[in-house]
Amino acid sequence: MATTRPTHAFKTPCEQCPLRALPTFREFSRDELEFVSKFKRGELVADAGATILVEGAHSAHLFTVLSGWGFRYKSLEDGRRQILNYVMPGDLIGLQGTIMGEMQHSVEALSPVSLCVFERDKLMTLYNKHASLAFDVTWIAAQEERILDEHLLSIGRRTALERAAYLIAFLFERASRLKLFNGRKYIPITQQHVADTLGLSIVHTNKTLKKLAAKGLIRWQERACEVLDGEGLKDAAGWEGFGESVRPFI
Amino acid sequence: MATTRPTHAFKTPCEQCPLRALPTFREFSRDELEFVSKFKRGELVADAGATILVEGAHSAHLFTVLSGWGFRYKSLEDGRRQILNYVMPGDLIGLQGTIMGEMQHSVEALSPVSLCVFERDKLMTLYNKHASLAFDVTWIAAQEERILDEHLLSIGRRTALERAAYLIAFLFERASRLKLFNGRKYIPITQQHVADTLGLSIVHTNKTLKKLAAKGLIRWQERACEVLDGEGLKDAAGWEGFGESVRPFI
DNA sequence: CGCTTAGTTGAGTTCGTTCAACGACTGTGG
DNA sequence: CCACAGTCGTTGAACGAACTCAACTAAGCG
Repeated sequence: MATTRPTHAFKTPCEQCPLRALPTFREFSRDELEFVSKFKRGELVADAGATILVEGAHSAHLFTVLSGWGFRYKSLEDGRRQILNYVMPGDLIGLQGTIMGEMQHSVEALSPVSLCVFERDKLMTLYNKHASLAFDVTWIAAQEERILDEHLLSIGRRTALERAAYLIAFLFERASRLKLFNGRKYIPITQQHVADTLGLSIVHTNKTLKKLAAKGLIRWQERACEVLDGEGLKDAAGWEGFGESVRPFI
Repeated sequence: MATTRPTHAFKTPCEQCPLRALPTFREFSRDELEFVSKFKRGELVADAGATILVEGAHSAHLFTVLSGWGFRYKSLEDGRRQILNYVMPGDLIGLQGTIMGEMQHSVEALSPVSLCVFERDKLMTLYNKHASLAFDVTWIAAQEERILDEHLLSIGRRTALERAAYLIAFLFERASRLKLFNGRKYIPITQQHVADTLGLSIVHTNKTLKKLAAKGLIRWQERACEVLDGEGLKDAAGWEGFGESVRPFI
């Protein structure tokens, strides 16, 4: 059974956080690092398939993803599901619940996920004591907004083939920046996930992905999507990619 | 010609801001009010149809809508346009440009719009001196994210009829809270706007709206959508509406 | 008075859906 | 160890939703 559970066993010290080493993330001052370190309550591990946060919950926690892949989604009463975005290391989750009281979406793990846990109540002291970090939280929220804008454009106005290419190019670019690929470039999603992200049926998603495969852009293997030509996907989607920019994280 | 222009003639003092009187907005402390008042640079007026912000611009300003209706959108190279969300009084616009350097979407006025103008550079002092206001900015960003989530669910998974009903119910609910309707409940959009929001063609949008009209939920008149039955629209969309919640604004 | 914009309607086509059946693979219990 | 169920991916056929093309009305404006 897929579950989430706390790991008291091992707690990565923020000073040695593996994410900080990546060039995508901005440098922290000693002061900031110290605060974040105290802000952190513990760690949590979720199996692939486990639900990390549930729509409607009043979560007392705020998380940062340390490792693994997941996704955010919403559903209609009759079960139709829409994936809103994917979460990867460095992403903040549960902010909506923290700021507005109730989660309006759910979060599920795609692979084993480990998370840093922060105390919701202490967020206000972050705002009071560390304006620079408060600014970072806003930056992250604005960035998420930007991604949702792009997804909305994609679902609303791109064709099925363009949409599929955009989605995979998008995931590939994000994951590449985070150096998530060791050898082969596998994105750990099923075609059902792709369908629920693009707003298409599984059958048509399958046929669309086959077209991308026929063009030599991707290959579907071992329940994952292997990216063969990231640039080709961006071309097929008519997508520029995100600019450079160093991003903050908590 | 539709233009935007500064009005030095008349500057509404923040203390007498007509929006603060509305119950939707949270109360401000004397301190906060004083700061916002100094933060404000002036006012700007845009005609209906004028472009307020343009994709790709490095805007030096941040705005709050004082009155009027507008919308945010993105386009693909070949001209396909997607409306992302609508802006109404109390909404902050240009935050993306302020925080991340470059606007990734454009904003256009639907009706005459008046805006409060803030200096981009002073945003950091807001974070330094007024944590409560900084928190509000994040709140606003998180709220926008929430709305985009709902739109994504709508475009991705609702049928054309449900989507149309959702959109109008959504606009109606927001406008009602802001007491934007005096007599008749007119939403100042064309069917082209509806089409570009829902990701449909104009022809099909027209046929879909006719169905809503046949059900007695709306009426299309004088280049605007008159809402006849807001609750009926929510039912038709399978949409709950947003909860209560008092919102902040700058 | 013509020109433009917004809305309407019909006909034919394309894109995406549902239904259905099947193969490959995984995990589980007998 | 095998039988069986469950998930994932694949494919064909028939249907339906949404699109394009096209023609036309009504209103607003110079």
